[in-house]
Amino acid sequence: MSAGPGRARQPRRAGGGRPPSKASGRDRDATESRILTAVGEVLARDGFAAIGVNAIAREAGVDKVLLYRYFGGLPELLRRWGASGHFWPTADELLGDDAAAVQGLPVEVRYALFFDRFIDALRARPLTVEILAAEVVERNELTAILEAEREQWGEEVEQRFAAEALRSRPELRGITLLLVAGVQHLLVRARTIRVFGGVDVQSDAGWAALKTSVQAASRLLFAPSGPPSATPVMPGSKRARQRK
Amino acid sequence: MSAGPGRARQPRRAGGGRPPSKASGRDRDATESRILTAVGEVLARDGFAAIGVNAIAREAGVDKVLLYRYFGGLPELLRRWGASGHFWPTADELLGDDAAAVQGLPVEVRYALFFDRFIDALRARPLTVEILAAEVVERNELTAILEAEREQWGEEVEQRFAAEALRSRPELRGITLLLVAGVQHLLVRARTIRVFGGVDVQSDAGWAALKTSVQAASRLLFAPSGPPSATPVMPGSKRARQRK
DNA sequence: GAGTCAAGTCACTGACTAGTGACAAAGGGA
DNA sequence: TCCCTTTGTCACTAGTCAGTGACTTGACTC
Repeated sequence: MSAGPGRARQPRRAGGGRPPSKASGRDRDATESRILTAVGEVLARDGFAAIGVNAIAREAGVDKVLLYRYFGGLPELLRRWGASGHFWPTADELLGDDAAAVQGLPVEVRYALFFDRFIDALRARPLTVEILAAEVVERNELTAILEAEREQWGEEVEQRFAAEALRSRPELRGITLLLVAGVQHLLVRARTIRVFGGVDVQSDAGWAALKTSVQAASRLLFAPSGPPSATPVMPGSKRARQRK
Repeated sequence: MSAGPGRARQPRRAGGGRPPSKASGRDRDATESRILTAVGEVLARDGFAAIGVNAIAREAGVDKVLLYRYFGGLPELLRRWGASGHFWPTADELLGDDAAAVQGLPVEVRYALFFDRFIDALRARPLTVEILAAEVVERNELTAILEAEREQWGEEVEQRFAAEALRSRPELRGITLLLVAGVQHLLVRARTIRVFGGVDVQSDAGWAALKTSVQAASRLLFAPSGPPSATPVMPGSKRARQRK
């Protein structure tokens, strides 16, 4: 399906002279963006299983043949859609406005803070959660893209939040991974169930309890075994680029 | 779909007089069990998305009309199938033969031991993992049954493994939940991806690393804040059993 | 042997899917 | 004005799905 019909992108209204204008139909750019928008809407409303050429075309109010003409097919369309949105919170977003202050926090506080903001960020992105769920059942161009993006994201976040935390306690890498995976799992499950292990994963209160637990654990995990005070952490190490 | 055709179960070869015998086809019991078996086979081979009347009937080498006659339809068939197998490791299985010895272990050892055996038990049940994955995308009679079963299982296991662990550190309930969810997530993801956060989730080595990390964390979480020594490792006898 | 009922087979409907070929209309360039 | 490209519409093929009606065949009972 490499050089399918309609894939070769036409000159597209040369230059920037004419305004796209025209609401009288007959506007490729507008149609394309309607199609791209429809992808997200179908996905959010009906889930990944419902994603198909017909459903998207119907949602966009467009003939499906245009979908083939402009995108060559569903895979390419999904790829374009996936590349257009930011589905993962950036490290900067997680750090917040006070990035410098965060860097100066004690390890155990910063570690817990990461999970705190990670949870909030994902809870605010239902579409991302939907995609996480979709990745569970099938692997396609879209999910492959997002997986790569996420692995990269993981490395960056680890650098910014937990670099020396994991350097001081490398044996806790696995736990961190399990916790991140656990958050994702609970988010995904929360789409269909309310209670997981006795915790209401659909309510703010349930998640607040989980966050509190993470804070407590973080304190225990990173507390110095010696004197229970003074947790000297040296921010801004250079070994940032080390992992891959 | 309550009283569909074929649902009313016929007298079924009254009493126990005649042996079912007959390999010449024409044996309802045999056909039913072939259909039930086929459910698991299709599920294991092609995943939940492929589960359908046609696929199951094809796999069983049976006309699909029998599926309607004997089970009334797909939902009821899945329900019957789900009720027929044990998809979750029992608490006894996790405790192993030496249940009494496990009960006598220090909290932090027993806590890690639970995850150790939990991981092994689920890794040995690909069908269960497949169902876990299916639950992510859809909720039906089958998944509802298994969810209820699992919640109950969770309570029992908590009693047997971590009752006083969580009593001594109730704030760690959330962490435990997240870890359990994390294990499930990684298992489910391992069906399609190889690496999650830098760990090879398809290899024994990757899981061994995760287990080690859980052990280390368990020691930190449950260690008495006083003397940092006296951290007994798992008894040697257990070690043999633990890796598959 | 006749009657009866269940087991199993066949053929079909209707709805949905992905994908394609042919056509009508808008609009710009010559 | 004519032509040609592009946008959009329509109708169709081919395949899969769930579900059903009507049939044949086997086996047991009377």
